[in-house]
Amino acid sequence: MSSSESVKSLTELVQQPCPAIETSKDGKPQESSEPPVSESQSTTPLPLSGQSALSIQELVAVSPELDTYGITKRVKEVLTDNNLGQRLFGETILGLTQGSVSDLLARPKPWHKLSLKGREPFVRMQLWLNDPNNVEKLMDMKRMEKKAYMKRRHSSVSDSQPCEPSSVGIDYSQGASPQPQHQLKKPRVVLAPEEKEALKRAYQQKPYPSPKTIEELATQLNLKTSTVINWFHNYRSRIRRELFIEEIQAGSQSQAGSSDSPSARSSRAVHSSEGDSCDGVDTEGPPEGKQSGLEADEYSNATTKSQGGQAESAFEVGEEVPQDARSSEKTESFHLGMESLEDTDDEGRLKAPRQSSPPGSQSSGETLETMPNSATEEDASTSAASTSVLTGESSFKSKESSEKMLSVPSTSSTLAAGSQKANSIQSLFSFSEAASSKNTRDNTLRKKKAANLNNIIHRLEKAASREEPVEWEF
DNA sequence: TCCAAGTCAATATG
DNA sequence: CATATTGACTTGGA
Repeated sequence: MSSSESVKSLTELVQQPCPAIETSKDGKPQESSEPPVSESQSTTPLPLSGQSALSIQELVAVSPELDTYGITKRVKEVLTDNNLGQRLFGETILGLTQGSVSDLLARPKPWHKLSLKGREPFVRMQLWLNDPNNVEKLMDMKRMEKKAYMKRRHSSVSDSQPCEPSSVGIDYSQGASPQPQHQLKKPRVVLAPEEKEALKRAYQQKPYPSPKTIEELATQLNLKTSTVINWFHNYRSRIRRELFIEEIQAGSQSQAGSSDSPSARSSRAVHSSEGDSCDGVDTEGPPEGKQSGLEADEYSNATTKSQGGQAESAFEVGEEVPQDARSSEKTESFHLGMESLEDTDDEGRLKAPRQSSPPGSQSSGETLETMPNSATEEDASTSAASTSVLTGESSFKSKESSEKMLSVPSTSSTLAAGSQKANSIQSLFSFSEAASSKNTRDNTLRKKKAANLNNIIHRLEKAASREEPVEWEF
């Protein structure tokens, strides 16, 4: 196998900020992203005759694999070093809102897992990094913005002519009638901590709940069905993302040093599936950990501790994940311990102080673990299902290995490769952070993996019914 | 239809 | 002020 690196030429493309032809179809006030200045002098390569420039999308299509993690890392550096905000950067360079930028920078997905659309921002970032005047331009924008802002408030002694007058004084005198006319603000649902906990618990038992289950959850939690559905979609996808970043970080530390030794072969064993912590290797068993009193872990949560029941509920995180066959039973109805909160009445404020353990209330404490089910009829046992689940195989696409080259620790910026045009992409992404990845093996990881496994299982089952040689890549 | 991926935009936090 | 989080919406695939 030889990996060819012919990508080089593409690189050059990536470096040119061409005036995009943007096909902005939306009528938003959106600005065209790139500033009109597309200098890009460079001695230009582009042997292509006639072609003017490629649109970003075309660029994305031909772009070689980029190191998303490295890119975001550099972007963050440049931004903070120069006091440039995400909002400005996002709106000006990427055409995204602040929240999206934050998310992207904090949790970049690996290139090969991104869709064409998802790659676009990374290509733009790379382009921006290659632009020698990037910072300067952004600074200018910032100044202009500020100026405009100042001017605005100055001119009008007391604010005025905002674009959107009106609609300010919301008189909600009689809140009862839902006026059909104007839709009000739409109050953005905010799930209470208990609700999230309950949902997470449900997720661990069933990442892909049936419509029926969803209904039940919605009813029990007193939420809209769509909210529950959305929550599951979001949660699944966010968990997946977490796994990606772990994958990236874990993968990066491989080589040490000096020798070039590109080999990576061993890696396969490592990150491949992982889904299993099986492997035996595992070391450290005892999860004690206990880092700080509170778990910050988002996506995991306490999880069930199974103490008693058979059912197998979810896997325990504390221990090694059983990799055998864990079946996903189909308990259709379980009920979380939330009854308490459904008092309804409309009132909704059940604020829960985090981790309060009011003496006496059965609810909270129990809620956490529990193996609910039972309760009423319906023996859940029923199906054992256990279809033999995969073995630990890991199918991986061998394909490109993506090994990074060693890196330069140089802190600063810029790389400037400036002078040379030689930049091959590789140089662009040159360093893959060597940064060290600490060990992240907390049980957090395990929990996530466990959840992911569940997810995988679900997909496998689904696929099983349709026979298809799917290529999974967990 | 369901799902995943990408975003937005309101809110939370710092 | 900035950045981080997150419910909901949009798109595109099957």
